[in-house]
Amino acid sequence: MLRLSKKADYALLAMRHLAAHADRGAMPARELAESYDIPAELLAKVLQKLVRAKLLDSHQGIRGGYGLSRPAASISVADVIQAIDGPLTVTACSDLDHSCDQYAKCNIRDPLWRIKDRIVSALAATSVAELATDMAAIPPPTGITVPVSVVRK
Amino acid sequence: MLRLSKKADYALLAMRHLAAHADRGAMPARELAESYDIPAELLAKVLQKLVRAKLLDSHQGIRGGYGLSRPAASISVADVIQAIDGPLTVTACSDLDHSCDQYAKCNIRDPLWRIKDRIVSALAATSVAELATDMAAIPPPTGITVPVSVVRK
DNA sequence: CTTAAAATGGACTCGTTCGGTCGGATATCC
DNA sequence: GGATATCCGACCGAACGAGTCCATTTTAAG
Repeated sequence: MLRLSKKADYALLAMRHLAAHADRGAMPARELAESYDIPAELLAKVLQKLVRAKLLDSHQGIRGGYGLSRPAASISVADVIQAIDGPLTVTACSDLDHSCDQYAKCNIRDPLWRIKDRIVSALAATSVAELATDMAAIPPPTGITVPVSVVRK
Repeated sequence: MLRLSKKADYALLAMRHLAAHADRGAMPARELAESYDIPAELLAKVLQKLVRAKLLDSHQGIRGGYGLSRPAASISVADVIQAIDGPLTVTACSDLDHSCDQYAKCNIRDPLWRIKDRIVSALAATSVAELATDMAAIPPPTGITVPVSVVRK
């Protein structure tokens, strides 16, 4: 299914929200959670991970909260997902981790890794800023949508 | 983490194997399972799904087994994965299925769906035949260029 | 200085899903 | 008719993800 985790969803939602309301100061987790009906405690954990990944700045205390650590345009969807779920892997094994019963006899590793790289590219090509502005496509110059063409930046 | 299921792995392994040995006749599940140390019963179920998805032909009886239903070049990795895990979705919700607590307030749906389409394209761009020949890059079909470099390491 | 509002962090529960198993039915060839 | 296959549904157990609870620390406000 290749579905992304709910935590990653929440992270993207939050990042988008913070990007859209960057003008206002720090935004508390509570407020974020209420905006999207997300369990506050859980969102808090997600936000903490984003802080540790340097994507957010936090500031505690009575009027504390979270804010983007850098311009939304410089943060990609891939950054956010990897901050939450760790390095993005399509296969159980990776360059480093050979822990898979079939590793020795596996012959589809390389092509799958290439596919993984293309997925990462797709995720890296969309920035949080684009999530915020959204509202329908940035139309791909050529008419057709098929290939993974990345023209941006 | 966007990892694909083990069943999907097994399916791809099997498809590749069948593509590589298409010359020989029907290949029993048992033989396939032993080749890759996959639990036979489990692989059997995977193969059955592939049959139902019309990607394989099966033939029971004493010299029965499985074989590709059409040329390996015409079967994509996306076909195989979707046959096993169902329609590929990155988000909990889809065009049809709005079952997600945040659906109403969700504002990242559209961009994520676009990303999903690009992932599907990436999976659709690789055929089972390419898995079988593999051994480093197959130059992308004429015209379209794969944008982001896959060169690494 | 006190207090309240916030982030931080760990440990824990709970439910679902996934990987895997079992048993039996059906088809085909010798 | 028997051996070897696919086929199919039901089942189980462990792992993982989502969510909860609680205790601590930090910081601004009053």
